[in-house]
Amino acid sequence: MSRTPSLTLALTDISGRAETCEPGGAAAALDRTEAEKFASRLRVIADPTRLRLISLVSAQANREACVCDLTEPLGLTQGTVSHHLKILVEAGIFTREQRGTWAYFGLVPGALPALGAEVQAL
Amino acid sequence: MSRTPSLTLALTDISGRAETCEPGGAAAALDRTEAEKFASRLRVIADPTRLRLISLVSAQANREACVCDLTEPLGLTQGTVSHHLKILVEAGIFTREQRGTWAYFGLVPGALPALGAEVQAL
DNA sequence: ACTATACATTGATGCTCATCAATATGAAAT
DNA sequence: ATTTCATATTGATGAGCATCAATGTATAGT
Repeated sequence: MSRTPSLTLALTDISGRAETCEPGGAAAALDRTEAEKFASRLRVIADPTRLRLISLVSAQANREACVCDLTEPLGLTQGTVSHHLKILVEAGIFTREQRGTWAYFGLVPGALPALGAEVQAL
Repeated sequence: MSRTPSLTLALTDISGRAETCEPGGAAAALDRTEAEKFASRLRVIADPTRLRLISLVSAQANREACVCDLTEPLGLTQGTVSHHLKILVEAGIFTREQRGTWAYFGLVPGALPALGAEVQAL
C-alpha cells in the first residue's frame, strides 16, 4: 500500500477487480489468484449451516444473537457453531461483541449485498 | 406439481422461499433442506476454476466458447474442464449447444443475476 | 476458593470433491 | 474402413473441511 488512500474508490473497489469497464459489464477474465480469492469468499456462504446462521440472526429481534441461542435450533454441537461463527466473523459478514460471559453476533451492514452484487457483476 | 401453473409466480418464486414478506426483507429462518439446496447452488460458483470459466465465456466475443478454447487458458486437463462445464450446465448457469464435433457453451441470461439477488436477500 | 456457565480450541474422523491419466464415444475427413 | 479431432466418462488419488468429543479459558455468582 504505497499509494495515498483515495476517497473515490469505494464503489469501484468493492470487487477488487481492475478498473477497466467494458460495455455490457464484462470485465477481463479473472486470473488464478483473483478467482481463488473470490471463490474463498463465496465458500463462506456456500455452506448450509452458515446460511442458517445468517438467517437465524437476521430473524432475531435485535438482529443479534449469542451462541447459546443458536446451538439448539441448528441441532449441532456448541463447538461446531462456534467454529462457523468464527469463519463468518473473519469473512467480515458477522460482527462479534463480547458482553460479560456472552458473545453477541450480528450482521455487518452491507456485507451480503456487496457479495451478491459481485455475483451479479460476473 | 399438482397445482395449475400460475403466470404470476415469476418474481416471488425465484428464491424458492415462502411467500411471507416481513418488513425489512427478513424472511423466516431457513430450514435444513432449504439451506442445503441454496448452499449446493452457491457451491457451484464457489470454485476458482468455474469462476474463471464464467469470466472466460463472458469475455469471449460471441459470448460462447468450446472446450478447446477454454482448456489452454486454464492450464487444466481437457477432462477436468469438461467436468466443470457439465456442473455449470446442470446448475442452469451455462447452455450447451452441439455443433458438429464441437460443443459450444454460453451463459444462461439472468442466471447469475438471480443468484446474486438471492444472496442480497439474505 | 469453588462451582457453574458461556465460549473457544484441539485432535480425530469421515465425507466431498477437484484433479489427473486413461479410456470411451462420436463425428468428420480421407 | 481408418484415421483424426473434440468431447465425455471412469477410476484413483489427495486435499479441504464439517462435525464431534474432549479439553481449555474466562467470567460471574456463592
